[in-house]
Amino acid sequence: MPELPDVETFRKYLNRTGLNRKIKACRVENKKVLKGITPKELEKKLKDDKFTKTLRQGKYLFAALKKNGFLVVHFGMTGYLKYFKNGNVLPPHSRVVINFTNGHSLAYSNQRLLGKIALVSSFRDFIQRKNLGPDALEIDYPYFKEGVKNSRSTIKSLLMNQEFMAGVGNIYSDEILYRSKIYPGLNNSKIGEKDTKKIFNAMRAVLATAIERKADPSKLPSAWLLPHRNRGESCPKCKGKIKKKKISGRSAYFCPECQKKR
DNA sequence: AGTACCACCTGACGGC
DNA sequence: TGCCGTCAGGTGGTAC
Repeated sequence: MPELPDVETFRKYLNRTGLNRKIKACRVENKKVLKGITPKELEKKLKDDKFTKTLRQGKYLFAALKKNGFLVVHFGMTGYLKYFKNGNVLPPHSRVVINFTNGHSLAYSNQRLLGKIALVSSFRDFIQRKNLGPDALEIDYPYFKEGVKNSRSTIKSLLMNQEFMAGVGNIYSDEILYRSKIYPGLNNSKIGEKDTKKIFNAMRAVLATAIERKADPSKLPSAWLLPHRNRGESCPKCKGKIKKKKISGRSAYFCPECQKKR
């Protein structure tokens, strides 16, 4: 479920498992996840190098290499990292596997192959090329307020707009709006100062809490929408039925009682 | 500018 | 049981 909190959790996981260890070998199991590099090239570049630090912006993870720039990792809808002991069976849907000299390996798993792995010399250039906005946890309130003011889309669409700010996706945008008691299809031109502030605060709180709980759905507060984000389930607050509706092309879940259209 | 629709992929699920 | 349509947390392109 790779949105900002998930990717931040992967970043910390990579820090614990893969940093400052010599890479013995790399093997590409499915080249569809590679962007702008061939399996041979990637395998050659990673061999004998090591990761020195990690960075994240939005849903992109960057792992700095000592010699060869940055490994860029994007998780799509089904990607994750798994550290395992050599000799064990590969994690399911392993697409790229990195062996360290300590007898362990790190797998990039991705069932649906929608994620991407690349190698770039500058992560700033990469971000610029992608037109990626500042990270959702890095922006300040004036920036957010200005964005709402200048936008004529729905609030859900703005929250998920990676050029405006990076990191919030379909699930967490729903959570942020549920906690703000705002209807996801509300047009930004109808959102006043008070609600703008409420949404901004909810965004920070939701992302911070989710990171704290390692983005594990079973550990998220039961008062949140996320554990009940299914058709037919009840709102934890008013016990009304959660509704599903397509908004700006994505399935939005919300409580019609708590999030009135106004 | 914003939205709708399609594409990229695999796999789970419900209806018949 | 088996087949089929639909849906899923990602991005990116095209057409209105």
